[in-house]
Amino acid sequence: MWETKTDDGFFRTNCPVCGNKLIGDSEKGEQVCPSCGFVTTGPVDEGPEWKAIDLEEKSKRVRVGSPTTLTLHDLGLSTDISTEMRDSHGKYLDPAMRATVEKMKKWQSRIRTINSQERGLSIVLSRISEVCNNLSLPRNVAETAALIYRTSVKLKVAKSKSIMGMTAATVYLACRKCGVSRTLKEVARAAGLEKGNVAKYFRLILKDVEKNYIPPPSVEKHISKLVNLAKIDPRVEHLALNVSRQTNDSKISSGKAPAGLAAAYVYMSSVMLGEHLPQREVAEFAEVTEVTVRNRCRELLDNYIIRQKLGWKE
DNA sequence: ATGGTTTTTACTGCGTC
DNA sequence: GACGCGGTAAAAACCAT
Repeated sequence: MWETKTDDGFFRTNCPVCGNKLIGDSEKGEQVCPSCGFVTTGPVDEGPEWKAIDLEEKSKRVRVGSPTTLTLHDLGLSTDISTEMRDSHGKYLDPAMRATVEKMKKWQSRIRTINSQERGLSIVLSRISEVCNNLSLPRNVAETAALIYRTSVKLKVAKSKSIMGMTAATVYLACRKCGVSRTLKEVARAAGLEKGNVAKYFRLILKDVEKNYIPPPSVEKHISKLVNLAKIDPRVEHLALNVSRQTNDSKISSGKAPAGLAAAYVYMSSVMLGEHLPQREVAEFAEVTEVTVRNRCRELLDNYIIRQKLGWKE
């Protein structure tokens, strides 16, 4: 039972079999039902992972950015001035004091209108945090997403745009900027949106906010992610990365979905190392079809002679 | 909108356990 | 027979123009 997400893209908190609350094992990232033994692999510990064993983990560990959090819109401070014109002892205020208090109230209401803009900001920022948690993304991605959103507000790009659309698009862009491999599809799913919808907002932001092009995650990132997700032997990852570096030909990769290529490398490496994962499984985790995996494998074998000490057909 | 490219869907056949 | 694998044709999705 690998699939941990429900149809709407969120992780379960209750057992789908008997309905009891799942107990998390933060070490393995699994959740277990105490009464029926149902096991799922949802993210339990959202904190930073300090065991860096591959590319993705390494990039997650990068600590950059400002020390204060950008994902909170203010410090949570707000005070109201009473409508009753009395002082703290209950005595009525004299006319002069009354006038100054009136002035203060006026100012506060002006400030309040700024707060209503801020309120919109805070909603999106909390959504960003939610979506990042759903995707078990590191803190710096959420911070980056928050920064992107703040600047798009400043540039009036976020004006009258769907909250979730902007959220998903900023998170996706943040992933690309931080070098964390998450597909548009995955982000859209976590936000409960259609892929095409998110793409629209993403293009918008790319056009007006983040003008320099950020390349999508490399095949190597995809390999790392795939190995991580499917809990494959790190040796397979090592070999897959090796082979991919030696064959990263434009002939092989141009126009091809990097996830499919990554799946092919991982599959081939697993065969070479005697692990022999089923195509089906690799394809599933890479979110491509077996056909695509096969096609990439065939192209690789047509163009390269891939050898391994332990013996592999040529 | 369109046309070319890639991916998916659906199906078939083969060998093995 | 079920399973994993390899292939193909056609539909669907994607992308640049």
